[in-house]
Amino acid sequence: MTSDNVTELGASRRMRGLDRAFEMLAYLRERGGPARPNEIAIGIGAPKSTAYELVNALLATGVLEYADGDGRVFLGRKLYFLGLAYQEHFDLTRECKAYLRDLATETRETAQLCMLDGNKYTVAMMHEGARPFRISADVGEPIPLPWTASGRLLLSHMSDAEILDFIPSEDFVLPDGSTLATEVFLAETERARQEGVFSFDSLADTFTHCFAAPVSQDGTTCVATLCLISPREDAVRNFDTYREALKSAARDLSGKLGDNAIALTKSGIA
Amino acid sequence: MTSDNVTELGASRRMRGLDRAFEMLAYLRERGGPARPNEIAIGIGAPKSTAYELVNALLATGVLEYADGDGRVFLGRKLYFLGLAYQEHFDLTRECKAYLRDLATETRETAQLCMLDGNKYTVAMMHEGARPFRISADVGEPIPLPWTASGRLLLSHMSDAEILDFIPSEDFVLPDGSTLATEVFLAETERARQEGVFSFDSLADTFTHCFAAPVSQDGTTCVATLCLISPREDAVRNFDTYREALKSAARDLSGKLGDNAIALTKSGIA
DNA sequence: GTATCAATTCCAATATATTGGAATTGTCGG
DNA sequence: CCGACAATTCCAATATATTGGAATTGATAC
Repeated sequence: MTSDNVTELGASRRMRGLDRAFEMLAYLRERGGPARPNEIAIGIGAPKSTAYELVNALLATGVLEYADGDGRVFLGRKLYFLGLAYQEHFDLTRECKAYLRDLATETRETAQLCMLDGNKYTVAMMHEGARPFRISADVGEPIPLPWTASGRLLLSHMSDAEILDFIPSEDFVLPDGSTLATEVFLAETERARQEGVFSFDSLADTFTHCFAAPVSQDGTTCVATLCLISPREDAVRNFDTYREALKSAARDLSGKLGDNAIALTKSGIA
Repeated sequence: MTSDNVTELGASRRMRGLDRAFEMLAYLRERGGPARPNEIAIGIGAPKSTAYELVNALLATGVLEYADGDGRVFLGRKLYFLGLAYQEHFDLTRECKAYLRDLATETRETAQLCMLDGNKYTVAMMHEGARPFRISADVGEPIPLPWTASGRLLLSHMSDAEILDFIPSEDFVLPDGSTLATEVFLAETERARQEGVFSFDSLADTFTHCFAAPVSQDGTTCVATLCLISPREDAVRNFDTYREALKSAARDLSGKLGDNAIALTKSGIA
C-alpha cells in the first residue's frame, strides 16, 4: 500500500527518523488535536511500525504527551517551552508587541504580525481591535500566500522566477475557486515593493480590507509584515491614515532589528 | 576524549539522533542565545561530527535557523509555531489567560501560571501587577522545585518516596546555600495538599511573598499552579483575601478542564 | 610570513534505527 | 460467543546514521 509516500521525488528508501519525527509534529499541528500513532502513520504516509517507534521515543522525551486516557498523543510541553525561548530571543517577536498594541489602539482595528511558515503565510501574533470581529485566519494557521496582502510583500527580496518557484502553483487558486494569474500577482508584488505597502479587499471574506507593510532586516529582506484588518467602510474613510500609520510602524520596527543580521533561510526544501 | 558524555548511566555507545537533536535544542534554550555547532557539541558532550551533521539536518527543516552572518544557529520559527499549536490546544494555557488578568487586576499583584518542566519548576505565563517589580524568575526559566511555593503543590499526587525520587537531591540546596531538610519539604507538601494552597516568603529574594494554589485535572492530578507574587507587607495585610482569591480562581480553572471531550473538528482546509 | 590553535569538513567502519510483515490484542455488531 | 476489522506489538533484515579520527580551512599572534 501507500506506494505514494513520496514527498518530492524518489523519497522512496528509508527515511531519517529525525525528519519523520518533525513530519509527525507538523501533522499534529495542522490537525490541531490529538491523534493515535496509527492515524499519524496514515496521515503522513509512514510505516506503522515506524510511527509507533517514533511516537514512543518522543513520548519518552516529553516532546509528545498523552492527550487522553486513550492512546492519543499531542504536542507536548517541551515544544511550548522551546517556542517561548524562540520568542524570547527573536527581536522581532519581542519588539513587535508594543507596535501591535499601539496600532490597534490608534486605529481601533485588528493588528497582526505575519510571517512565512515554509511556503505559506501565517499570522504569528495578533492584537484585536476595539470591536473584534471574526477574522478569517487564526494565529498559526498556514494560508496560501496569494490569498493575502502580505503575500505581495513577504517574497519581495526574490526575483519573479524565484517567487513562482517558491509558491506551489495550486496556491494561486483563490478561496472562491477562481485562479489568480501569476502575472497579476507578480505585478502587484512589484507595486508593493515600490510603495512599501499593499492593501486590498480581503479575498477570504466580503467585508474586510487588509493593509500590510514590510518589516525588513538590513533594509533588504522582508522578514515579516505588520497588517491591519478593517471593515471596508473604515478602510475607505481612513485609507491614507492607516497606510501611513502602518508604514511608519513597520519602518520603526525594522530599525529596531538592525544589527543581528539574520541570514535566513532556505526553508522550504524537504 | 569526553569520556563523560554520559547522562545517566551507561549512555556510552552511540546515541540516537532524535534524542541528540532535542538535547541540542534544550541546550540552546537554556543558553538563551545562538551558538556554533562546535559549541553545542561541547555543551552537550556530543561528538563534533555528530553535532555538525545534526545541525545541518535541523537547519534543512527549519527547526534551527542561522542567527547571524557567522555560523551561529538558534531555535527556529518552526518551533515557535509548534509551541503556538500546543498553546492553542491545551485548555489550560488558553483558559488561564483570563484568570491571570483578573487576579492581577483584583489584587494589583503579579499573577503567574506555573508548571513542571521535566523535574523543575517554571513560569509558563505571567501577568504583571499594577506595580511590576523585578521578579526573580523569567518566564520559561527552570527553577528547582524546593525553591518555590508551587513546588509544594505540583507533586501532590505523588507519594513521599516518589517525590524524593523525582527531585534531584542537589535541588534541596537553597539559593542562600543552606540545605532544606527533606522532611520539612514533605511536611509542607502534605500541609499544602490539605489546605489547597501554600504560601511563604520567597527564598529567592528578601521582599516578596509567594502564594500558590493547585490547578488539577480530574480532581486528582495537579497539572499547574496559579501564583501571586506580592511585597511582604501587602501579603500580610491581605493574606486571607489573596489566599481565597487564588483558591477560588484555581478551583474555577480546574473545573474548566474537566472533560475536554475533544471536539476536534478539523475545521480549516489548507 | 609563519606558527598555533580552533572550527569545520571529509571519510570509512559498524552499531543500530527503520521497516515489512506476521502475530497479537482490542473493538464492535450481531 | 463469534466473526471481522482496526490498532498495536513483536521481530529479524539491512540500509544508513553515528562516530572517531584525519584532513582542511580559518583565525590570531608574533
